[in-house]
Amino acid sequence: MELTRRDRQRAATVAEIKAAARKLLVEGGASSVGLRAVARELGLSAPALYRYFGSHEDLISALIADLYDELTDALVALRDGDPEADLGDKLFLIAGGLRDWALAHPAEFGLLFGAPVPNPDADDHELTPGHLAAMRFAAVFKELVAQIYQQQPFPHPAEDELGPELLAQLRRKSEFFDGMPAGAVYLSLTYWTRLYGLICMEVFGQLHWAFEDAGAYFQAQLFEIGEALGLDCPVPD
Amino acid sequence: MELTRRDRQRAATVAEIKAAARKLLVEGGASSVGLRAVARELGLSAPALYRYFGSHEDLISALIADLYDELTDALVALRDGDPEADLGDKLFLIAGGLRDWALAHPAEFGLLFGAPVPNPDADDHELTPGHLAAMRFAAVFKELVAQIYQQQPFPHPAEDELGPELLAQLRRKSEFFDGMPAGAVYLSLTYWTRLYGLICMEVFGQLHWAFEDAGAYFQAQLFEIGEALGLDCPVPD
DNA sequence: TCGCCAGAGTGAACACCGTTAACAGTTAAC
DNA sequence: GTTAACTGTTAACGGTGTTCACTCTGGCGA
Repeated sequence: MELTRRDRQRAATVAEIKAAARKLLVEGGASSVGLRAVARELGLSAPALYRYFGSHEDLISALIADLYDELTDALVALRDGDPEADLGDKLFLIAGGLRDWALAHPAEFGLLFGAPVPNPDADDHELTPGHLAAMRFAAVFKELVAQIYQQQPFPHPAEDELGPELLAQLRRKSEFFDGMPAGAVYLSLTYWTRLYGLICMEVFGQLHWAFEDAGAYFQAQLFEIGEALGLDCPVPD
Repeated sequence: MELTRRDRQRAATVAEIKAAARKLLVEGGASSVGLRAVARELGLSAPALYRYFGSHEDLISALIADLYDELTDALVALRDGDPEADLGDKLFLIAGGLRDWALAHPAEFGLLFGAPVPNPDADDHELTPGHLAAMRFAAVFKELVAQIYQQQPFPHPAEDELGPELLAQLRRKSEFFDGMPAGAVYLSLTYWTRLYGLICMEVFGQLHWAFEDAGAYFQAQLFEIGEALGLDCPVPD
């Protein structure tokens, strides 16, 4: 018990600030969540927020981390919700869940996945909480794909089909994918790449010149990339 | 000859302004290209720019249109550069060219493709010059795919494999694709979706946790999606 | 219980931003 | 040659993130 009364008050205020920031984000997009606007939202002066966050960017980073955690929790709940579902069903579930969350929270999704990610391998790398939360999020998909492969290895390209340079980079990621062979890692990354690209395009409006409702297209694509992982069609509604 | 001296001066100034805006864009990202900063760049006061652009947003829109045109010109030059190349080669050429341009001009690419596109079907639709330039850009890919199909129709999903809702939306886009059948339209959109998503992910850094150099992965994916259009592997270097 | 100090909050100020208004000089047109 | 349009200016308004100096108060150790 090291939580003094003031610590609890402080934590509550931090939560209030992030809640206000999110409200502004939802209502007016990323550009609307300003330091002064947040302060105004809870009847404080702008400099007061500097007691809780070092800068405006820090506030946004904390909000991003929170949103990643919320999204991750939602997907985990979806994954563990139906005990009847097999691993393939679970993958379809969370893929659709990711799309649903993105469409239901476009502003939040834009904040998480729309902004360019600074290269952490560069010399100025500092692992923000947002990076860590993003890794927890990505791990949900990674673990599921790895489990699927472990349970029923899907056919994958042979190593000599991949080309030496690609092969070397895939091998380096093999242990991250629980020791899957390079060809299987390639298919896993293809799955993620296509799913991510598809959802980003839909949410960011890059698809509504072609589809007024991209849901059917999404399902078809999901089935396509699921097939590559040896999964059956889920529910062709 | 209705170009008075002042008209030419004015056009030159407009070009200067956009050049300065682009310089700032390249040097410091989208957030660095401000009205005052642009004015400072060419020794003007900020309100002077309002003689040439109605607002800051108008300036950005004009810059976007210019960049689309530049990109389109580059791809067209690539397409028409090698008279020996067949249509398939040309498609690989401009796909790689798009990636190269994106990697060489990440800030410009982010401005063109990173920002959410407002739905033009909504009631507040106003066709900006940027929209028109984007359509000219997209037409380069569309025409090439349509020509490829016309020359050598690639195998495509039958209509009953697509599902009724997806089929209806694809049919509506058939005439835009020079009367291609729905299944072929589906494959064309898949091509574009995957290419676009892939490049966005690489440029926006969403891929460098997996690949330090995504070039080999890009080539492999490009071959994959080219195969679906009945094309041979270009140059497996 | 007293004293003290860290924590929380304030208003003023700085430098920037997009934008508007009122004004002056130049240039083209009638 | 007069006039009107065009191009530019400075001043100002309201907005932003941020820092500084200041006050007040709650919780801790002596």
